[in-house]
Amino acid sequence: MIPYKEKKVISIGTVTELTGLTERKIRYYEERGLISPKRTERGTRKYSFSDIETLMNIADKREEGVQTKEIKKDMDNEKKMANIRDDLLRGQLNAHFNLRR
Amino acid sequence: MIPYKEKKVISIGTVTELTGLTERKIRYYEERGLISPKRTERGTRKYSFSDIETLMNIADKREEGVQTKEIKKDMDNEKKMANIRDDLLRGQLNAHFNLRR
DNA sequence: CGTGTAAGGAATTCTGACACG
DNA sequence: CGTGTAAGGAATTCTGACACG
Repeated sequence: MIPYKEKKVISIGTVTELTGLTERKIRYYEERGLISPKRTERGTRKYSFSDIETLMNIADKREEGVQTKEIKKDMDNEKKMANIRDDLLRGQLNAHFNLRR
Repeated sequence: MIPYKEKKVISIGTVTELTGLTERKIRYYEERGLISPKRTERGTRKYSFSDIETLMNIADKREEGVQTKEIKKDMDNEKKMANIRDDLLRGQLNAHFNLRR
C-alpha cells in the first residue's frame, strides 16, 4: 500500500483544474502557511492529492468569509488533536502488550 | 475512498523522475499501445500512478530483452484473465444471493 | 525494432510589483 | 487582507523527422 495520496507530483495547472482555484490563490495560501507543496530542482511546485483536499476545504472556508489566519489556526489545531489521539492510542496499545508479556 | 491511483494528473517530466525512463521511451510505449495517458485540452499527456507502475514493469521486461509487442500481449492477457476471474466471482455471488431469496 | 537527438513553436510556471480595498 | 493582472525570463512539452541498426 503506497501512500499515493501524499506523493507530491501534481503541478499547479492541474491543481487549478481539480480545485477551481486560481494559481494566485493557491500560491497565496502557501504563503500563509496553509499548504506546503514540494519544489522540483528547478523551482516548480508539486502538490499531492492530500494538498488538493486541503485546498478544497480552504475554498469552502473562504467562501464562508473565514480568514486564512483563522483557517490555519483550525488546521493546526486539528493536527494537534489527531496527534494527541494517536499518542493515547499508542500508549494504550503499549500498556496492553506490556501487560501480556 | 477515491481512486487516486487511477487519476491521470502527472505530467511526463515527473514520470521520467519517478520511473527513470526517458520521455522518448515513455511516448514510444504509448505509441505501441502499452499505456494510455490522458490528454489535456492543450495536448500535454497526463499519467496516473497506475501508469507509472505499468511503466516500471515494462522497463523490467525491456531489460530482459522482451519486445513491446510481447509485453503488450502479456498485459492484454492478464487483463483478460482478471476479467474472467471477476465474472466468475460475480456469478457465484449472484447465485448465492439468488438462492437465499 | 527501440531509442537518441536537434528543431521550432506553443503553453507553463515563477517571481516581484502595482492595484484595490 | 485577499486577489487580479501585466511583465519577462526560464524550463516544459509536443510533433515529425533523421539516424542507427
